[in-house]
Amino acid sequence: MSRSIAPEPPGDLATRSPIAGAPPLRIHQVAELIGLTPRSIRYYEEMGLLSPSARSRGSYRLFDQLDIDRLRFIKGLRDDAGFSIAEIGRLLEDEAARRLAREALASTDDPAERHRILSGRLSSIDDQLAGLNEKLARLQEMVAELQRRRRHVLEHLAELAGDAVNAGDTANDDDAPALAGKAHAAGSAVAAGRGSAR
Amino acid sequence: MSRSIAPEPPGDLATRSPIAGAPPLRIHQVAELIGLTPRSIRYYEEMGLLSPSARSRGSYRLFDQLDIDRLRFIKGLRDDAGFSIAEIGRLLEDEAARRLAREALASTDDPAERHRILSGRLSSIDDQLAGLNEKLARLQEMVAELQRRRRHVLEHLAELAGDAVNAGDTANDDDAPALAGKAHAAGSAVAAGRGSAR
DNA sequence: CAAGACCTTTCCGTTCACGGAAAGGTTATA
DNA sequence: TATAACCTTTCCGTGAACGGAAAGGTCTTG
Repeated sequence: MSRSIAPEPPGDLATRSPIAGAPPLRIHQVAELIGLTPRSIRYYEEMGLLSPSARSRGSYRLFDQLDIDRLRFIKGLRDDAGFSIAEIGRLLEDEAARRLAREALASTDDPAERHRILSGRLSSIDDQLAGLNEKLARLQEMVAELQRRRRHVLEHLAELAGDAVNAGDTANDDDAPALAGKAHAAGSAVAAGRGSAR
Repeated sequence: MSRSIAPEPPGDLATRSPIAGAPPLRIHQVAELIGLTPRSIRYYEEMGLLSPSARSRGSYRLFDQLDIDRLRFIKGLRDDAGFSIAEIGRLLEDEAARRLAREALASTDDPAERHRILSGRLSSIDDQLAGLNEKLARLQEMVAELQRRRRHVLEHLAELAGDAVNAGDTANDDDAPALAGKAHAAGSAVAAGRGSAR
């Protein structure tokens, strides 16, 4: 990381400067900022998850704040929620569809039409919520299980500390149900580098 | 699905029957039961996520309840939490390590040793919790955002229903901040089949 | 204006997580 | 015992998500 973050952002502003809120960044800068590679960003664009935002005269990609937010969102969905790029694409499309619906809504007064549009948005949202809630529930279950064990271990430690002062024990075997079934000795093909996930 | 679920589980019980709690299943049966393919199950075994449990005389894989639980767990982690097979492998290894630690704990009375073991278990658990909680937080954030929007839409609908009886409106444009940045018209390379995820 | 650091597209390579065919063995049933 | 329906291993193929080199263009600084 770091080398000097490049000489200076190019003062191109060819297309139209966004009131100079912040100069647009080039792909490498964005990549470093967010924690992606330029290659990934180009790939996401190729897959339709981003629009080119803007290009300099020399056709360099230029990213504004909204592009960056969008990329952060994509990375979050990928890393934290484990969505595939295609799934993220669908989520973003649904997003866009709802945005369109919002505009359509603003341009009609017909109650029936308005109702139709709102119902569509509702079920789109509900679909996404259903999917997310499933993941969420599973994850919460796992966290709860781990927390139970954590408490269990802490109790043991407390008990141990008490014994140190006290002496005399009740050497009880312990329990704790396994998260998955059975233990197995295999494992190794997968054991390699703890550390960088993915 | 379904064709007759095969003639009958083979009454092999070569190695040792588990008190006949339930007859072990063959790979196809397990696959159908859990919603995996035989190929995936063999792959997971190859990657060290399962031990062969048992084999019939003809070297058919036989799966008992604990194997099935383990496979369910693996599938849950894969589908719901979005973990890679390697990550799941690591989780299961940590699991196994803690199991060993529990046994080691039962076989020593040395308080220092016991403390060392328990501390190890604790930090292993904490590591996993940290990772999971990160995912969890992100997911909760998304769910919360979607729920806010859902409420928003519901309010609109209620308002609409009110107007139907009432007539006379305040035609307010609406807001709602975007989940990700900007809208873009592209999208298509990714648009294909809503439905079967993965 | 020359150098250096970045950028572009194109294309081929790689890893993961399997899918699927081939060649052959096993098990329950008719 | 013969057949059907499983199973085995081995190996090659595939789609997703990039990595990386090649060949060339662009921007900024000295």
